[in-house]
Amino acid sequence: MKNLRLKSARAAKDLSQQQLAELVGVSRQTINAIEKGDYNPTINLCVAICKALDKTLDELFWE
Amino acid sequence: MKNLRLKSARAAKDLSQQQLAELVGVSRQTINAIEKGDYNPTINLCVAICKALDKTLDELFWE
DNA sequence: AAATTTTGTAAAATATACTTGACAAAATGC
DNA sequence: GCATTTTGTCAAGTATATTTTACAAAATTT
Repeated sequence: MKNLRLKSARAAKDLSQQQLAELVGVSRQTINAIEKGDYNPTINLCVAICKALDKTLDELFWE
Repeated sequence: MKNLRLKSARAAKDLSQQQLAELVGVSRQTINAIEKGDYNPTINLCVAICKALDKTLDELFWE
């Protein structure tokens, strides 16, 4: 299951996967994999992504 | 920084670290380490813990 | 106070998150 | 149409999350 909320939040900030990756300090492939969905990122990374996109954990990663 | 909200939520359900560990399918040491705080669990584990304790990600893992 | 449960902690092994480099398809801009 | 950026994906390596075994301190129960 893709994470479309993440994809949408990133689009709302007009950021590429590459740019978001740099903001949170991971590789582009990691962001891609998280959006693709077949991935289980760490909570610290999720929090970093949320902060970069001005969202909370519940908004991006809760079901 | 300890995760006291997790410790508190677990106490509210009268569960030992062992019992919570069994509920979410990890070892007792993993739960202990998360409560202790020097740890970076995966989001799937965080979600499983939240569901076991009737809490959301923001309630237990957001700052 | 003795017995039992719970918690804190450590070291070695295993599973998996994440990186790096690379290449092609799709999308966007000129 | 061509050039550039963005995205999807793969394979091999590195870092770290999680397990297992184990032992002692602290708390709880009887």
